[in-house]
Amino acid sequence: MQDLHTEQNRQANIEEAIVSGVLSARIRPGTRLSENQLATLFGVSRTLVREAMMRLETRGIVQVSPRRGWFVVEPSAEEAMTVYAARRVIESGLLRGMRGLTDEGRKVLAAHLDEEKAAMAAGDRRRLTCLMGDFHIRIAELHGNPILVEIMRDLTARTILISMLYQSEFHAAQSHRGHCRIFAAMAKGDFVRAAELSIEHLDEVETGLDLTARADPLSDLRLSLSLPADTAPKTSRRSGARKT
Amino acid sequence: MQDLHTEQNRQANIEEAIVSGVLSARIRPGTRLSENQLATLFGVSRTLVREAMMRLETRGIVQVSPRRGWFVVEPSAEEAMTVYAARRVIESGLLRGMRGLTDEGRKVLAAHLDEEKAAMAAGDRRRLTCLMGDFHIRIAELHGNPILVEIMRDLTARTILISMLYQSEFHAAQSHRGHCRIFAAMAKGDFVRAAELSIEHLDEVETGLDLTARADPLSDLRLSLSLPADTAPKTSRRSGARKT
DNA sequence: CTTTTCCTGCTTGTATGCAAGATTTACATA
DNA sequence: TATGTAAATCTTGCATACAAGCAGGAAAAG
Repeated sequence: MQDLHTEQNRQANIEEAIVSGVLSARIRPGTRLSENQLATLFGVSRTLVREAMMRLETRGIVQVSPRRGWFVVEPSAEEAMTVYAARRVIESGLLRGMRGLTDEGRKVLAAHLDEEKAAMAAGDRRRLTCLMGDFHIRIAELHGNPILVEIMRDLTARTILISMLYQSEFHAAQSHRGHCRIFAAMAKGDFVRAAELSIEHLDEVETGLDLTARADPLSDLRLSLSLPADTAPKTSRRSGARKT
Repeated sequence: MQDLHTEQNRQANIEEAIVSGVLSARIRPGTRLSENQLATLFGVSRTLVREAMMRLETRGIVQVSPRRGWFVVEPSAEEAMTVYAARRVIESGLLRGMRGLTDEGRKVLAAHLDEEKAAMAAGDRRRLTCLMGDFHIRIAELHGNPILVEIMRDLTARTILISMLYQSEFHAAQSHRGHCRIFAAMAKGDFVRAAELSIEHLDEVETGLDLTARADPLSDLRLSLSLPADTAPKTSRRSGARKT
């Protein structure tokens, strides 16, 4: 996380630094990404920053508001559902298409689940968020298809942003149990069941979101001032949350 | 294809012009894409061209060879198999997850299959290539998930490049029959069957490829000189499908 | 005739400069 | 005090300039 600009492949480093920041829940949705600041931070000119932003934009992780700035995406409720739907399709297809589980793969998953348990015991929510996403990337890696791994990584990044926006309370235990069930089915070689479980799991997680929370961009402010939900004065300027 | 640079959104136009060129099989794999040429062609500076190339690179459609140039990707045999595997996962997941087929959807697909038949009758291979890919994009569109549509579009682009490299003879009739079978299952509401059929279909198409053809980049040359397959002198440079 | 070396032209890589729009601040005014 | 307006200050958008590396050919050497 420190020597990310090692004079070599600097643009790719900017890109990956931001992705990893999102994947580890260190960068919040709506965060402003100033070209100038990133440029000085990485010791390069705006050009390289710009190119990294372009790439991240096609990956659905950042967004540009013309002449205003670059921002980490803040998925709407609708987009959130789209992301989960896409994940259901891909992950169930992934699991159902699996032939078998190697010993190596079994070890990797078991170790991962242990990590989840440890993080849960430690109550490290950020680490948990990260791990919960990683589980699904691991499965894609097990499948051995680099294209699907890339797709899953980007979808996971968006999922984490979604959970930061809409997840009021963290049902970590429930998610962990879901992962364990999927792993158990895989270990038994029952990939059809594993696929079904993955769909159920994603449904559970999606249901756990409060997708009405951010529908009103003033909700946090209103909440923190304990105002009623209905009286919406025409306060002109936008609150902190960006939206295109 | 002509008024693609209408003074507005010029960078997106460059990107989409190239994607649509690939999707319609008008741009061959390995085609060189000179920043300067594209810049003058679209009446912009290299900067915008470059940004479009960056985006296309993350979409897996072009590739840069450092200080040598940008080229439309030439998927290796291994990459080709990866693309087909990814498509099997996504498309089967897509179909299996479908609830039902609207009358609208039924019409769209039926019309598409008619187009395929017409193109087959006319013997228009380029149009057929395009249509065969489009069928799968249509299915994704029917599912209504924009993320999956985007993914499928990019995978289809790569698939078309693959078929231009490795498809010695075009089993159009076979593919068409496959599409018809998938549609029939969907029309009956049997999406599980449709998913199975899509996997079979993709298997068939992949089997129809000659994935050893381009494994050796000199194969065409060797073949046309009727040299034995084994004596491989270390001639370095790529076979060079250049295009200006 | 073959091999090596150098040189010229062409490619991308990166930084920088300027223009144009958006936002905020300052300020005059009712 | 509230409010509308203008200027100052940010931001990105795009073009251009120059650096650096690769490729191919010409010329020199063997």
